[in-house]
Amino acid sequence: MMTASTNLFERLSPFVKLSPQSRAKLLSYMKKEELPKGHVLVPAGSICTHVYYIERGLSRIFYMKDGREVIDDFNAENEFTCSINTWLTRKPDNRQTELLEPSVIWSLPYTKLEELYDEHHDIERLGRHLITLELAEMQQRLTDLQFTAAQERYANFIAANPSLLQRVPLGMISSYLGITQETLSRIRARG
Amino acid sequence: MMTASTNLFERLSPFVKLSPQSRAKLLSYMKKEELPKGHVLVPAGSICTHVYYIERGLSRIFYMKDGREVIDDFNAENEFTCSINTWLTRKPDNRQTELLEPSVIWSLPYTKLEELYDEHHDIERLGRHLITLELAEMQQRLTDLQFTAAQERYANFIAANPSLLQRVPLGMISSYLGITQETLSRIRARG
DNA sequence: CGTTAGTTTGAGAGGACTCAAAGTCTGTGG
DNA sequence: CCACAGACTTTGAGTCCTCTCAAACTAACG
Repeated sequence: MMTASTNLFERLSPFVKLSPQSRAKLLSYMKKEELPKGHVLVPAGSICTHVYYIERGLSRIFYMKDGREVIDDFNAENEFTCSINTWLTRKPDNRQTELLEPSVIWSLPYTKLEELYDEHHDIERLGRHLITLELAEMQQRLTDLQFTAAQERYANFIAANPSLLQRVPLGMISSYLGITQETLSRIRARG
Repeated sequence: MMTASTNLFERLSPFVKLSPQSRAKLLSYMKKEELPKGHVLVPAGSICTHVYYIERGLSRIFYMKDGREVIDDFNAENEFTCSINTWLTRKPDNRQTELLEPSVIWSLPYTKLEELYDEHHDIERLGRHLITLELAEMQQRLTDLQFTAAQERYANFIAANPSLLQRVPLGMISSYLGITQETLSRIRARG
């Protein structure tokens, strides 16, 4: 029973082992929902009010740039999702978070998390560690974008996320990789 | 008196107002040094043991990539410096942090910061906020690198850091901007 | 005044882009 | 079961930006 929350804490445990009280309080604030494909978790131009944990399904974070979609990130099972920028800065952001598949989502309101941060030092620490992880990943993406050829970026992406190749149209993958759909197509033709 | 520490807390205050006890404890662990140009704060391939606050001077963080220097960041007066990656992950990193000018540096050992995190919830919170800020900046750099033309990146850099144009050779600025020295030179010739 | 670090200029190549058009898949209604 | 619409993917042609390698110029300093 409670498989999802078990997964949640397993995912968090490498960083900080929460006290039973903290775990209980955190869980008590989280709400589980089944949501359809296309559901918008965080609309473009809004301030993110919840953070989401994906028990099952897939989401993407994207924004419009000169009339085209630019995909910042995909998130799948046992990952968190939300537009990290508006979440952290509490300012509106044009990134939109939405579901690419029917999903089972656990949500936690920002106001409740603030409360948890105040009351539970260990949860604040966990928050710090999670952001740290995010930062390290982003630094990796930055150097990848600068120095790794598009062909290799694609190969790495597929190796790291084999299932997404089936679950996501290529146009979205190319956008995530920072190249055009046409270029990705040619890369695949060569490879 | 204690101008630097005043500046330090002024810089931190937008994020978290530390209690007097936390401030005192934090300061008691920090050590001020005058260090010469070229001094290496964090050698390449090591694990960062201290974080540094620059009272006066200038540092850079860089690594070698295919026999060339790649500059990740500059840090000047009233900024922190250290290779964020090794600092956060506690793993060796090939980024080196060193001084580009004779500088006045305040250092804080990682072990002491851990202690401060444990004992003072408000310092842990401050740490979380500072990383958050770093993350937001890195996300901006990522989208800049992807969508902003080199010419505009240069213009923005100069607008944001006018003094660095005088203090840093152009080759380092081009490296920071993710372009070659030749390209930067041509951009300047056009502009 | 010569050496070295820093900067500019030149020529040519290659990767990725854009716009345009042609295939290919897939699910739904006839 | 087929045909077609709409979404997705590939292919083609031409352009532009930045890169590399090489060489010349400039400035600063002992």
